[in-house]
Amino acid sequence: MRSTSARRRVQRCPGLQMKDYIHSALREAHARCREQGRLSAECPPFLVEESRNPEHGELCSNIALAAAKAERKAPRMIADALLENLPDAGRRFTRADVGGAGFINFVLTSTSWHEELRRLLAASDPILNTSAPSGKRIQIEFVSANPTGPLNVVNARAASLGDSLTRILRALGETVDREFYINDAGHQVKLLGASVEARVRTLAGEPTSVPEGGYHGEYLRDLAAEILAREGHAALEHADSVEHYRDLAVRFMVALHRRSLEQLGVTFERWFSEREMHEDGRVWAALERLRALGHTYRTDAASAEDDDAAGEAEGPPPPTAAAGSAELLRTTAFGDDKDRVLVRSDGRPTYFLADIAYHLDKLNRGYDLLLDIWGPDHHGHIARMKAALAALGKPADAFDVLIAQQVNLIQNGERLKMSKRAGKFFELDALVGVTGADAARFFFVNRRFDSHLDFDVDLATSQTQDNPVYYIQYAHARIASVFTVYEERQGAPLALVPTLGALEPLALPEELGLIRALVSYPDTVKAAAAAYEPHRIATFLHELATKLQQYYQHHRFIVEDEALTAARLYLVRAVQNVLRHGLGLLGVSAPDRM
RNA sequence: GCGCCCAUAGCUCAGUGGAUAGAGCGCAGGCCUGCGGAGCCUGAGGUCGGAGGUUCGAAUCUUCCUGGGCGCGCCA
Repeated sequence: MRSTSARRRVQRCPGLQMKDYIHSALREAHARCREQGRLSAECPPFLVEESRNPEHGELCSNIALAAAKAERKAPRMIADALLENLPDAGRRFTRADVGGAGFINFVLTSTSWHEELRRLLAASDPILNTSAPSGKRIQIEFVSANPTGPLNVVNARAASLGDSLTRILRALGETVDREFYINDAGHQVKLLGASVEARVRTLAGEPTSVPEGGYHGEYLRDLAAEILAREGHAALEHADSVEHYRDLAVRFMVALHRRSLEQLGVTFERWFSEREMHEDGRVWAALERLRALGHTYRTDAASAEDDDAAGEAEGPPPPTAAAGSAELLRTTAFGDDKDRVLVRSDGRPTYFLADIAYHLDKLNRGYDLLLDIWGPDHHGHIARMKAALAALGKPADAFDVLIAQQVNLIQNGERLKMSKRAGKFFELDALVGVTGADAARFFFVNRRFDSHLDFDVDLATSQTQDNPVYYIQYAHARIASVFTVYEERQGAPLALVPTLGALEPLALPEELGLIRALVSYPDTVKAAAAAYEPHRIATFLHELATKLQQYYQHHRFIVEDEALTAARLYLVRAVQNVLRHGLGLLGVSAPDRM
């Protein structure tokens, strides 16, 4: 299968980034110290990062602390030795000194920050493609809800997470496809078909009750009316009526899901049918693979009472089926705490076997990394799925599961209870209808996915400063508005890329602080990608918007001094670019006007 | 009983082994003739659930305990 994610072409940034510059200067200093015999061990891995506390300079490194153990020397002594040997060919920093436990702190020249800003503005993309993509083909499977009812808020959370991860990974040059697994085989969808049939018959004047355990939702009434209108009484004459209605119902429900997800701005490269896998033999093929590898075994024949369910399996029967005995996979040999059934004693495959076949199918399609997002009620399945793939000889790092935890809805400061009355609110459509897609997307990825989420519906709906998504969007719109004013007065837009000299007037702490924040953006995105945590971007954007608002509050951008005006506008344009880019990674719009 | 997730300010939550643990809301007090006040500033508020361990250094890693959520089917 082809990748639909076109590898983004990103302009490589000219010049060396400051952190890289300091990193290599420190490595050089380390090498010199070794030549002088002041240090003996290999250079350890170390970090160069932003200082949190302004008293600790602008950037800092833990190299001396990292080296302390191997050198058996106090970190401060090592730091002093490194400082004496620290090169600065580019004259990029004005101060480098040792603080605290042995950190080396750096204060950069303003010009260094101006360079950074110019590099940002010159690049076509704020990520700058500084990281090397893994080259892996990645597939993220999420939502994959049963087609028996409407999507709910947990599905919405999983959708927001999966889609944002896709956008983040793609922004870093990775190849990613999104997939939705449709559970259109088995008992539940058959029951769905029977429920629809009962509705159609009732509407046609043949009162029929919905079967035991069937589905009663309003949405099925709509479908039944549609079927009757289209097929008339012929609808009642089908020989395989349950299958007929099942197929119609599944198609209807999948379309409903697709529409709900599109409303949230989430689309998939592929919708994968479980039933097709049963029908064309891929499920039994997976079983045969496991058999051939010697990882399956049979239980003793079961009692005769199970027999009445036999023969209901979809697709061809299992090869060499042994009537009356179940077939299990020895998952305990691969870290599971219990062996798991693959084929029931009546000959039907379990959901687990189909799932194994599905994951095998994904790997056969050429994916190197499968990322599944599951609900909290499925975490018990991780061990068995990993065991199954290990049994098939697949590498352990080819499959990972993220558990998106439950969602509590908060309204009027109180937790909404799941009930018939409130139930509607737990549906994706109802929630998004109230909050809008932007707020929903932002709130769903504003927290770590593995914590329970308290979703404050009132806050998400409010158009005030308290609502973080509006606060961030507002910062973006405000910048757009500044440019409108500037262009009206100036009669011409600002040139696209400034000269270094044009940024010279930027000297305020707020200004250099904003540049520092912008420079750290690519690291934030990389960290979010590595940990599969989009919420890091949400946090970053809120901090950046805050810095912008503070700057705006205290300083006018458009002033008498034309050179100063231009410099400030270049700065806020870079801020605007990063805000727009970051919001885009979360699937949230960046409006120019609100 | 076993397994997974969680526990950080009054509330909701950030915090890739680093320095004095941060933000928003709430609370107390201040700031508006301006490019969008849908804003900004100051302050109070913490034994990072508890106890050991590893480490030069632990909210972060590890063990145990406590409390909360979820899961332990030949259901999906």
